[in-house]
Amino acid sequence: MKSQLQDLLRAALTIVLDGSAVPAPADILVEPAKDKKNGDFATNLALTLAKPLGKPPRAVAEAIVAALAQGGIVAKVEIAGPGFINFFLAAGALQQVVVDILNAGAAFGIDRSGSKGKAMVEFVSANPTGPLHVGHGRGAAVGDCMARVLDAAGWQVSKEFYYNDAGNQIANLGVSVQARAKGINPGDAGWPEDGYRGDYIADVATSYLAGDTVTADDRAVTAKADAEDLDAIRAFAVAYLRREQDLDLRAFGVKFDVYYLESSLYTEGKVDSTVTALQASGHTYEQDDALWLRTTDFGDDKDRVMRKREGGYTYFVPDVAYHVSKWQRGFVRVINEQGADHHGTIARVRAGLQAMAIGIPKGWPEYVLHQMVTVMRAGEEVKLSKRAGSYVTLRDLIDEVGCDATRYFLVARKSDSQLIFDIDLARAQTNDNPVYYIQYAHARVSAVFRQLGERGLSYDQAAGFAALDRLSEADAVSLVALLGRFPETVQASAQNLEPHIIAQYLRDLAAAFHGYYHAVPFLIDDTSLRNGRLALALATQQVLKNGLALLGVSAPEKM
RNA sequence: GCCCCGGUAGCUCAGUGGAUAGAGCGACCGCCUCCUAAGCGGUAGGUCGCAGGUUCGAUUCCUGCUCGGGGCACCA
Repeated sequence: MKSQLQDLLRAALTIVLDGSAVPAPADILVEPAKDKKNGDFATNLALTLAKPLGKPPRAVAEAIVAALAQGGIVAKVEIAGPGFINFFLAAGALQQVVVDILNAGAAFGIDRSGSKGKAMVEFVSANPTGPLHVGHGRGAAVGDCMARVLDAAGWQVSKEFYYNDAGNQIANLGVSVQARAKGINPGDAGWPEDGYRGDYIADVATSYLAGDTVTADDRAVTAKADAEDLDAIRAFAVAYLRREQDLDLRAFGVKFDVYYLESSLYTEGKVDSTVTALQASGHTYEQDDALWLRTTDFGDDKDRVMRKREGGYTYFVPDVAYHVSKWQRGFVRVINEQGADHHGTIARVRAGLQAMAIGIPKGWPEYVLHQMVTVMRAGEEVKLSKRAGSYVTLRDLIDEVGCDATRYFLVARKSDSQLIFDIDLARAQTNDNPVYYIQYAHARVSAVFRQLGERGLSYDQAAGFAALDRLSEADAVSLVALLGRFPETVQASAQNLEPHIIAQYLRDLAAAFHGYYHAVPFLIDDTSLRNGRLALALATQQVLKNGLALLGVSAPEKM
């Protein structure tokens, strides 16, 4: 609809601008009018062209309108205010979207062609040193929705989880579990400094001593049950905690295509080859017995150490090697979803990749950073979890408010803003709760169709399509207009990496449907009108379903 | 000190270079002999943090300030 109007305007512009030196704008802004008085769509085109043309905006608008092709979907054009051009669509023009929706079904607004190329979303990437907390949950929800939205917008998407299975934190995990296995508890003499204190460490130790076998990421690890073998303890603890995280993610409806191990970067020589390439690039130097990368050549605020004085690489080197791998695997678009506390790493990773000089664009990879989550219950901040100690786990939330509500709440806000997660609101099974509100709209359509059957009536889609121009009530028109915006909403969400606008859209769509439901009865004697209204209801249900799928939230038939 | 994010209704948050800034919650007033009231309608509630600048037009873009959060390791 919008693009049809843009085409009309573009055609008109070739006439208006003929003979002038002013180029036609690349993009013509056409927006749905906020107020019905101003028609269905409006453009500010004349206002933007007034200055370059040196004419008053209203005169430009008049020239454009005079050049517009007559007829078609446009019934009336008006010039308003300082020079807005308002379009009033022909009766029934807007309603045609119902036909498109019901013909396309699950494919409406969704482009699964993958024609835009290979994209990767890396998210969660928690180190296996403990249970996932709310922050990881936000990352999981945002990352997973982003992957779904990109997939729906024509990208070929791979979801990846990167984890550190070596390094200091894992060493610390090993000694913490070992201490527990020897009966040493936090606070006791001999408890490792900075050891992980949560109760889950004791669970790992118990399982290790019992000789359990755990399977994680397609690898099975059997405990040696020997409290002296630190290597065995470490390997078991990593597998154990990875499995725990995986169970949580699965309960959250999140699955990954690839688990990438930091250790593999070393064993496969990727770290060494990256270091060699960086040295060859001429951007490295030795100082104070350490090897440095001159990341300041590429906009970082200070140079970074690659190889420490006492040997061994800093974390940043495998990070660069990892991203080289992503590039070499052919991902034209890579999105890293992380907590905002990691923002400092962005400049140096990009700098490292630029230094490689292997054709990686400057802004690659892209980052989506989410701000902190605060969990509230009964007006108080919730800080403690029995299992993990000092933070609220994702599992706590799923158990308490359910997967659907947790996902929705974590994704419904811009990731840029700090989020207050209100457990009481998320638990509420009332209209207070936007999740149920949207799901209820979907279930309501099913209820109408169940009633239709019980009354011995049937639905005739062809008759419904024929009656679409009779759906002229204000509530029907605003509902139909919203339905038509679903495809562009999906595209905008993917383009800007903003899954929250899908959540926002669905809330609006549900509201429009509930309004229509109350304003107009479906099961009426007028067969033609009944079929028309049912077609609209069915189309709404389809779009709700398509949209909820992008959020990973279920679309129940009955509530 | 430097870097990133935010400051919009009592609360939680959307939104936009334009025509009267929105939603939900909370408050108040209505609506079930009628397709699920997990719903609908209405009222009240705003100096869009402050000050400059750019613009025909700024809550939106720019600069400074201010408040809040996060980050500034030869840790990951």
